[in-house]
Amino acid sequence: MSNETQSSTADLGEAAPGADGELIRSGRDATATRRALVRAARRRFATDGYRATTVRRIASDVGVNVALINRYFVSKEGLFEACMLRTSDELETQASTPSKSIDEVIERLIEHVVNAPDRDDPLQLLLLLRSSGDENADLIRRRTLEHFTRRLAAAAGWRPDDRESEAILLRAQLAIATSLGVVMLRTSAAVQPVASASGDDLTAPLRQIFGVLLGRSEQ
Amino acid sequence: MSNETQSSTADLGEAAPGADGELIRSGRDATATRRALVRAARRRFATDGYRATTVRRIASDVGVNVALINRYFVSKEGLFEACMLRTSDELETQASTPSKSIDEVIERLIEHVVNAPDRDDPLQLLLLLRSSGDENADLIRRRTLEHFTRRLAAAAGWRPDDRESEAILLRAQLAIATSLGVVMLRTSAAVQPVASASGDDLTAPLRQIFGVLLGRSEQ
DNA sequence: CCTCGATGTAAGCACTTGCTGACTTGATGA
DNA sequence: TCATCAAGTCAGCAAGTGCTTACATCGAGG
Repeated sequence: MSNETQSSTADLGEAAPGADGELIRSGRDATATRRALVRAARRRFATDGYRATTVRRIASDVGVNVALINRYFVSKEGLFEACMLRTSDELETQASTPSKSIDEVIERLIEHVVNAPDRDDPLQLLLLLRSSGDENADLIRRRTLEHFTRRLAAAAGWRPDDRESEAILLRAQLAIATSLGVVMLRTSAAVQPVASASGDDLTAPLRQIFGVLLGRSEQ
Repeated sequence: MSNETQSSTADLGEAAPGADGELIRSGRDATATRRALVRAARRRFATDGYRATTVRRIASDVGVNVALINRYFVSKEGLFEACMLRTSDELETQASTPSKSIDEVIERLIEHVVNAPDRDDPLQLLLLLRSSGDENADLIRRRTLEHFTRRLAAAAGWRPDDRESEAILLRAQLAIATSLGVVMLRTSAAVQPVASASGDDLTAPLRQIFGVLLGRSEQ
């Protein structure tokens, strides 16, 4: 019901959005179409799942011929893997400021969850739940999730090779599981009242959960 | 890797398991095959999703011809709807003891989550996240989840038409979202360390979360 | 024994899906 | 101007999918 077969080549418009304005937009920019394909694919894969997403649909989203997917990414699985890699990279750089307090990290995670249905990026988390059956992509997916877990756990006081703090790792993953569950219920499942809840309503309970799990403010 | 193309007609064996022992098992028992098909389908749908599940696969799981699916359930969507209905019924009767304390309800939910990867029934929760695109089945799915939410919320003190306790409803759904997230991470995503965590390790943090969310012991 | 309805099977149709190879189109430089 | 090559299109194949139709087989009643 949301976006159907329109949009044509529109998505290509913001390729090389003006970084230094050399390539104005010739309509024939390989890297731009590649990026547009990944963007469209990621959205589809995240919301509809791997199998339910067709390459024809992705191509039509971008307004480009299907054959380009095979030209640029070899196969549907190749495109999926590219999506995984890109998502992995983005999550990496987003969380690349290591010296954050646990409170800041929690606030960021909450914002991520709350904004998921509206913005594009937070759907990355959803994508990390999807599996294609491809070994490679699945490895990337799991590694990214585990990396994400360790980052969160580290902010909560977990240190590698410390048997005492091992439980923190598990708790961090429970926090991520909670986030994933909420995002799923809000986007895919469309279940009331979570789906229609305002961000403000969600923030308080989420803060409580994450606080309990990750020991907000030295608790 | 778990169950492949074997099993043949084995699943039919436990049809009419001995309720009153009239129909011994003729090998040609319509209701038994129907039940076996629903059981196999539910497992496939829950773990692999709707689109990735093929009717041929389900039929082969049971050891029966594909055409029977269309004979008994009209279509793949019909079979999916039957799965939803059955799951809805089971969750209904499981929680049909209304006068439970919130602590008991929480313990049950925890047990549900912890046992999900091993047993059959807890995967029902996972199934409730899957969508087929069929209007009817989707309605059942959402209604069941919302019903489940209200039950949990009611145990936590929520009363209909009470604006004050409206937040409890949201918190109950957050608890369900958490459960769903954990089950997903443990079964589908296979992410460490949650996937390999023992039930005991999970119980304590989960109890904490649900306690904070649902006000365990009059908090 | 034979008929008849119910249970199950085999073959295949119509359609989708991922993918391919040959082709066209546009930009660029000698 | 035009040869060249990358960027993109087109038609179609092979496999897979849901589903249907015609047929086989079993159990029971006349």
